[in-house]
Amino acid sequence: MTWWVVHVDLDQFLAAVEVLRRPELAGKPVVVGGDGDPGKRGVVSTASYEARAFGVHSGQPLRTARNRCPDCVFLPVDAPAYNAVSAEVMAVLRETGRPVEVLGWDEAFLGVDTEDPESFARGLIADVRAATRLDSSAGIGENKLQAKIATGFGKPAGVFRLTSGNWYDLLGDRPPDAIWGIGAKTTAKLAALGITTVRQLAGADPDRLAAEFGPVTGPWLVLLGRGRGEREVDPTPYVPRSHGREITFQQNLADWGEVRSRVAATARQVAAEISERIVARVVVKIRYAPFVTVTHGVSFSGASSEAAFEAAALAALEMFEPDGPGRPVRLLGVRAEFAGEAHHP
DNA sequence: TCTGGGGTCCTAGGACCC
DNA sequence: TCTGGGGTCCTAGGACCC
Repeated sequence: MTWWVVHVDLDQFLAAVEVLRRPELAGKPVVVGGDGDPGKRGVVSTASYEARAFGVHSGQPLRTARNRCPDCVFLPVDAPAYNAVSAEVMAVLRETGRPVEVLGWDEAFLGVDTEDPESFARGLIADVRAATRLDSSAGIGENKLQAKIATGFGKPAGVFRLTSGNWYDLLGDRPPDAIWGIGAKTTAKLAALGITTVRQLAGADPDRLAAEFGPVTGPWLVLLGRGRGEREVDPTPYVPRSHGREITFQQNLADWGEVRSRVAATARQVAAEISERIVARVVVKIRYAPFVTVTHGVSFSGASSEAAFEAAALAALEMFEPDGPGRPVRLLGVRAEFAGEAHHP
């Protein structure tokens, strides 16, 4: 028997959930993002395939999406609805009895010992569809990295196997950001070193990249280029390391007193949401116009009452005082970092 | 493309200690 | 006084992901 990692990813998840409960939207270009008003500040969370045909995609400002697709149907993000459907999907995956590692609302890894991972993957897709009427795709790999990237080749509603055997055929000539974990910044930095393809990254000297990216990240990038990754699927329940809230204002805040009262209110909300956890640190984030972000935090111990948490957030806000007041504030956030339970013993 | 909101993990630099 | 060399902890920022 051979150990395989299978990655399952629902197709256009948020849009698909919306179409399920509003069948009249089937076949229409649907965009889910922000509070559903494409005239406001916000970005696209998910665009249906019909909307993508207009050039609308995740992460795009809603106003841009509206310009590209004035006739798209714009809907607000309804997190409770997606949580509920996500739980159904994960329950279906767990019924296989295999380890399931949840990655987000609409993705999971499974580990399976089999000689026919395609049959297993097709079975998963069929089971998810039978239970939820949602389409998904699956990727098969020797590790999580390969499986995750394979799914992209399988979409929509397909299955694809990516292994060390076909890794370079499929990815060797692609830029480094084709790899999960490598983004635009790293790709640009690599290009400055003369590394513009996955094949070149795979052949790069780990010590040279260590000098550029740090002792852990440098060698890790080379391993990514070679398609190496974690093979173990971890089914233990997810324990958040932090919890926070942030708000982008429709109009920048100019009044520091207003900033202070919004920080206090947000802090109380966050405190109410984390009742049981032990908070080690409270961090306040301010994004000034135009898009300059600063954070300050304070250590936290003792009773995590809402009042104490609010006081800690306001103390962190005091650290902005030298240059904070007077600058227009675009976004504010408050985050609680939980006391760690020693990551790996 | 005037750039959300929820997170995670890594790095660099300073403080501090011996 | 022209000035060590580690180690560890804390903090802010950066990069990335969905």
